[in-house]
Amino acid sequence: MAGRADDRAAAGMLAPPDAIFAPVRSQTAFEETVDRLGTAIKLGLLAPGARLPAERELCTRMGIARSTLRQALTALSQSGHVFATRGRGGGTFVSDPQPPSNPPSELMLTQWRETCDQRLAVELGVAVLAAERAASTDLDALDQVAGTLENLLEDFVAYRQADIRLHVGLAEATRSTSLVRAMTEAQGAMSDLIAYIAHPPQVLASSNAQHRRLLAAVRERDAMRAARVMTGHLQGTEHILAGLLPSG
Amino acid sequence: MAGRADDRAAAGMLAPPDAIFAPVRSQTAFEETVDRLGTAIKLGLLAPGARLPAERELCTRMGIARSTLRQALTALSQSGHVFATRGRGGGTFVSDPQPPSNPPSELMLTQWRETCDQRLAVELGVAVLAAERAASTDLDALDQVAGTLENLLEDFVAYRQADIRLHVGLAEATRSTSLVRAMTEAQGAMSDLIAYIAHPPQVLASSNAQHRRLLAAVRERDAMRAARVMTGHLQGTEHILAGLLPSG
DNA sequence: AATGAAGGACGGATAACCAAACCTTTTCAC
DNA sequence: GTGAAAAGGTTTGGTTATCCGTCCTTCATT
Repeated sequence: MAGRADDRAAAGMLAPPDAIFAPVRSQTAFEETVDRLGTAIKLGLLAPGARLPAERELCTRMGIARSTLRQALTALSQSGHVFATRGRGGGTFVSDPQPPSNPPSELMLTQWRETCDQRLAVELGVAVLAAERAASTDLDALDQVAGTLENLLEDFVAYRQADIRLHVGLAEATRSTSLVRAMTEAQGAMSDLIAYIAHPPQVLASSNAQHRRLLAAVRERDAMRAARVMTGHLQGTEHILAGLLPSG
Repeated sequence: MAGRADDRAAAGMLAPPDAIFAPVRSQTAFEETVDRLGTAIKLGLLAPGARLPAERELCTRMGIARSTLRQALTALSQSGHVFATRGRGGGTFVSDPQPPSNPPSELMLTQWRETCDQRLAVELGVAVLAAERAASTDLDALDQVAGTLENLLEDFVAYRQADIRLHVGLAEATRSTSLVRAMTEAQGAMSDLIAYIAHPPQVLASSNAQHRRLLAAVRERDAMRAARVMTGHLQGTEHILAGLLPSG
């Protein structure tokens, strides 16, 4: 008689994916908040000196209790990412000299490939959808950012921040808030890795050329060309990482 | 004197994305578990009659306490998705006649565009990476699933399940567990929508042709062709939805 | 000097989660 | 048959996250 496995084969089925039973990682509200704000700050999406919304407003916006938000802000304050001033006209501000970023964790180094895969998916989706939907004014702003990038070949920290603005900006042009969030998450996960590899000016120059071609393709609504350029753009980084990190 | 906004403009910066302060939705471990297992069952990744791992093993694998897992299993049992038998040789099994799926929620209907966007990103990433990495044996298995699909033009429920196997199987071929998870999530989010739109056999036939072309492109390691075919494949669904749902 | 807007601090209530032990049912091996 | 083993089912107690509300402190503006 036919066993269960045979039935599956007959129906053209494959074994159930292990991913179903993989660990559930329930981040607490506190952790998620620290992560969200911390990433935004490290990526420069919240610039040094910028003021966060008032606590009483922010906790409603983020759907958490004020005490929980304050735990997160305290953590970010103790790590030197923000500081708070009291009294009227006060608030919580992004610190001006940002604390040095941590070296990539053990876990990052073993799972870097997955991180890149995730990023590839988000960036490809963004490229295609931006080509469908980006408004002309969006692209004007992004062209300006691309222009800024041309002058930053010698300052990698500044370059990287503007680069992030460009990629996140493109995500915003898709008008999909979930893609914006996915993009910031992906960039946040990448940035510890990227910060620790060399980026000589000539690599950045070639990166800039790709940015230009990407924006041109998006402007001409050529989704597939945008996807092709984006793939090449990301593969550059990935090849460098592949040379430096365990093959995982 | 120059204000803060001017400084941002001068640096080629854009306003901070609203997504940073969007609500954090910390799913509890219980909710996430119900979601994970329930989705896998609804998608047919866990076939009717299939046995789940024993509770004591499963809770370790998923990194939760047994009592929490049992809450989830109780919920799934009460909703008719699984049933349990006691004693040695017993266990928790997927019910054979699955309960009817719920109609798409209010929220789904207003945010369906975001759902499609998310899916597009995942599927594009999967298509490109599968073209890079899929093993020949993976593709043989997927070809077989595609073959099964040819015979299911008249039975949409069965068709949809095999379709899901194909897409998830392609994700597995990328060897990226996070993409597999993202794919199952995306398919889960889509399925309530897809179940409620008409799929005449001729639409399914054209879908099959796209599957064949997709697999062929992947086999020839032509990432961009795979991406192009995939985009077209998904746009079919999206256009139908756009005609039926609020423009969101 | 008064007001109002901001951060800061405390205490109790609730629910989620965990850990560990124990009970009950059923099958398999001897 | 009988007992061991493997499964689900139950109970209890403790820890922690989160929420809610209240009050305090600071300080620029009026």
